[in-house]
Amino acid sequence: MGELIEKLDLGDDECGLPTALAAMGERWSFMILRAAFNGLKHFEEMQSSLGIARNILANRLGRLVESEILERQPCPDDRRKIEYKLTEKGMALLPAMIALRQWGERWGTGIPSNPVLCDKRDRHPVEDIRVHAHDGRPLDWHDLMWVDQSELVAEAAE
Amino acid sequence: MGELIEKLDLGDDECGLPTALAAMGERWSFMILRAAFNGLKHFEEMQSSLGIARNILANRLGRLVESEILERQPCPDDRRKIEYKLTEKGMALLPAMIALRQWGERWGTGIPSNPVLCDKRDRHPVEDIRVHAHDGRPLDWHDLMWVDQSELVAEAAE
DNA sequence: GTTTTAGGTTGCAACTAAAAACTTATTTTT
DNA sequence: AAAAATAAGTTTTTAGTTGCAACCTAAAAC
Repeated sequence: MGELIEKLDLGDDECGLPTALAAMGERWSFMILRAAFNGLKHFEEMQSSLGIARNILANRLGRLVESEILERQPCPDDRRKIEYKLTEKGMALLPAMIALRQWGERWGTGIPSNPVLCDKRDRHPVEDIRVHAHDGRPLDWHDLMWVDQSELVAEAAE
Repeated sequence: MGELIEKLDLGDDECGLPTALAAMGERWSFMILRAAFNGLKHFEEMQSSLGIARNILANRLGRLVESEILERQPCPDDRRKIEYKLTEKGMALLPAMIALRQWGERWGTGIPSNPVLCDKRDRHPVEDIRVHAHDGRPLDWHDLMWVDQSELVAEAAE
């Protein structure tokens, strides 16, 4: 039980990334998240589907629950079973997960992922995740720059 | 020298995610990537900026170079120095990184990240990363479904 | 030519991950 | 009702990874 929750200390220099990595930076976390997005809800399902060691899965599920990415609830109909389901916070990780997955698909082995995330309305695959301007134009790295908060505020006042 | 390049074996069940995680699933990889995106190019810069141990940084830089996310080139003007710079493949990780960062910002401590990624044209911050339909409409989790490759092909033929 | 800087490597202690066997509570089967 | 099976963990042991601190080597500065 009393395992230390290791905090990564990535220097919280005004960036959401260290926070995100504290919750999702562990080796299996994204794979477990994917399983959850694919509808897997139970320990044994995930264990056999991912091939992860049982103790590690137990530990990671615990952390994901602690980070409020998953919610743990015992099933009322079968009291041996536990349901792990995505919270709103967990669902909000979908763009990050899909972006990573698409990157792996494009730059890795090139094998198309399965299943494919689609629009319910027309069952068409979703667009590639990219960076968009405030007005919706897609932007490339060359169209982008880093601006300091302070300059931003000044900018807005102009 | 001979450290084993550990392969994660996440079951390549037709998904780009395991591939992405093999390259980026290590503890510090995203922080190093962020440093690179922020213009840090040299070992000592990254080391003091991130506070990462030197051997780990050396190891991670090596792997990022091996994955062709960073490129390693000795500086011609000062032959002690090495420049690490993002490749196209590395730059393609920007949406995933920004998505994670925004998630950490929104669901973590709520502190706005700094610096902010902006459109060069108008210096306005970029949009939040989200999933978009083929026609550009933004989609929520409720608007989405997983469709099997095979069904997709059938669909396209209709 | 001594010192400083850049980019590492090495040795070692502490921690973390993984595989396999075990546990405990609940269902299902006989 | 007893025995077998299932779900979700825990424990044990072994192997591998992380991180600190000190060291090293080549090139540049003074």
